[in-house]
This record gives sequence, C-alpha cells and structure tokens, in this order.
Amino acid sequence: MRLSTRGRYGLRAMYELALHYGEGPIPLNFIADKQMVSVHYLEQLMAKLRRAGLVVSSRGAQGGYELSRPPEKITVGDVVRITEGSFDPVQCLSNDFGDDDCEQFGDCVVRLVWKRLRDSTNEVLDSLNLRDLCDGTIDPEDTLSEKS
Amino acid sequence: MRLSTRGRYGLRAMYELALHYGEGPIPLNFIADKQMVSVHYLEQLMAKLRRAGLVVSSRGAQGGYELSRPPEKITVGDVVRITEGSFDPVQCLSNDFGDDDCEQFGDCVVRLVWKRLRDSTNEVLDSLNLRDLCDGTIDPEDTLSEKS
DNA sequence: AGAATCCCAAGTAAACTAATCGGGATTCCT
DNA sequence: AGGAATCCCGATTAGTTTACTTGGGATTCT
Repeated sequence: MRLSTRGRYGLRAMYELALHYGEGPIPLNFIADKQMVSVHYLEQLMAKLRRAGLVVSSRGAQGGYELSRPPEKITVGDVVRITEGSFDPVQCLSNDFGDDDCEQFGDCVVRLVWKRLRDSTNEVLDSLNLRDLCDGTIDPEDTLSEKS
Repeated sequence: MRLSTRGRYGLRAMYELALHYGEGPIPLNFIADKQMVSVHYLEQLMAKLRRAGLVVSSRGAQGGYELSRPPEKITVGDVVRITEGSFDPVQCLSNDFGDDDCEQFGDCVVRLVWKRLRDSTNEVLDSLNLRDLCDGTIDPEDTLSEKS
C-alpha cells in the first residue's frame, strides 16, 4: 500500500501548476528543478494528465503546461487516479470484472472490506482540491475536513 | 494502490480461522484448499502473523493454526498491517523518517494529503474486526459503520 | 514407526518501477 | 529565416518486488 513516484510527482507537479494558475504556460524544466526530477520523467506523467484533460500544453518556445480549469475544479483524487491508477485495492472491484470471474463474487465478505477501503480513499482524496493545497488551510489533524 | 496477494490471502486465511475459532488448531491445507493457494505460500504469510502474535501454531499431526485471541479482538487493520506492511503511502510518513531526510519536511503541503490518506485507511480497517466478518453484518454501502 | 503437520531458507520467472536515451515536431523570438 | 525552447513519442534498461516453487528439517500425534 505504497504510492509510487508517479502519484507523488504527479500531485506535486499539479500543485506547482495550481500555484501559477493564470500566468500562462509553465515549462516542465521549471517544475523539474523544484522537484529534482528529470524533465523526461515528468513528461511521461504530464502526458497522462494531458490525455485525461486535466492540463493543456502549448508547444514551442514559451510553451509549457497549465491547468485546463481552475484549481478548485480539480481534486487530488482526479490527479492521483490518473497518474497512479485507480484505487481499487483488488481486481474484483474494478468495472471490467464480471460475476463469473470469481466464484464467490456475490457473497464475498472480504470483498466488502476492500470496497470500504476504496470508497474511503476516494472520499478523502476527492474532498481536497488543488486550491485547498495552495491556500495552505489543511488541518493536519482532521481526516475529513468539513468546509464551512 | 493495489493490495498484494499477501494482504488478500492473509485476511482470507484469518477469516477462515475466525470462523473456526474455538475448535482447536486448523491445518493450513484446509485453508489452502478453500482458497486455491499453495500451502507453502500460506506458510510464509502465517509465519508473519505468528511472529506478530496474532496466531499460535501447534506442530505435528493434528496441529495447525488458531487465533491467539477471540475474533473480536483482532481488527482487519491488525492483519493487513502485518501481511501487507504499513499503510504509509509515502516514506516521509514512517516513523524512522527524520526531519533531515527531506528539506521541506515541516511545511510540505502534499505530505498532509498523504497523512490524511493513511489515517483514513487505518480508521476504516481498524473499524472492522474478524467477528464482524463472520457475522456478515457489514453494510456494503456504509464506509464507516457506526456500531450501535 | 510413520504420517501429518509446522518450520526455515533459498531460488526463480515474471512483472513492475523509475528512470534514461534518442530523436522528432512545433512554436516563439530576433 | 534561423535557432532556441519546448512539447511529443517510443524504446531501452537496471533494479526491485511479487508470487510463488523447491527442498528439506523438526515436532507431535496415533
């Protein structure tokens, strides 16, 4: 249950883009410098995020990446689901898994456990958006912050 | 963010032991048959659980494994943390990670996200014990069941 | 004695991770 | 027009992890 660098770098990159939202395209080498990651590796992550429609890119000099919509419209879950893959802890929770693929699909007790785990993961990560990260108002103690 | 077979088989094995709690030692081949897993592979998982004190073993004929305490005293989190490893999604959340190991340790925004993720994971998995699994009273819709 | 079981350590094929490498296609700026 | 800056794409690779398998030894019951 460890996040890969894809999810970590991906979110950090998106956080950086959120900080500079509205300032035009930000080149990857700017982000790479801040994070000590190779531009090439970041490119792979950004390609995924671009195909998913979370960022738009402009090529050529003065080009770069920017968020496709305002930071408050992009949740942490949006980002991590793309870069890291879905949160389904087990295969039998994914959409393309049929009843026939596991003989005890219907009444599998442990499956309910993994379902809860997935749901709570989605809930936590979707309760935070990129604006929240920029504002720095996340309470480290709260698990699920109630936004008043 | 996918669970390995260790966490899945481990919990299923413990669920099986919980179902037969009080009936004396259950041999591994009984569990292996039900789960279509090799006895040898299960042995590796049970070794971890035994070293962690969650099960006790008896050797020789008529031997096997049994829970070291009643099912309601063992949470799903207890089991999965042992077989799967801790839930720290990133290294900088683990105990042996010092402030010096990451220059922005103190005021790292994304780290707060991963912290929340870890806390909610622990919360969900510790809210269920092996007795709950046996009772079959888990509501598939609830993320965190309130036991009344 | 012999069967059933747990115990331990090593080996292994396949997949995955985290990159790196090399080059091509656009676009801006002068 | 030329050159620099940038994104874009696909291949390769070293290292790690996963999910086992193999082979045997120790203990206990009958």
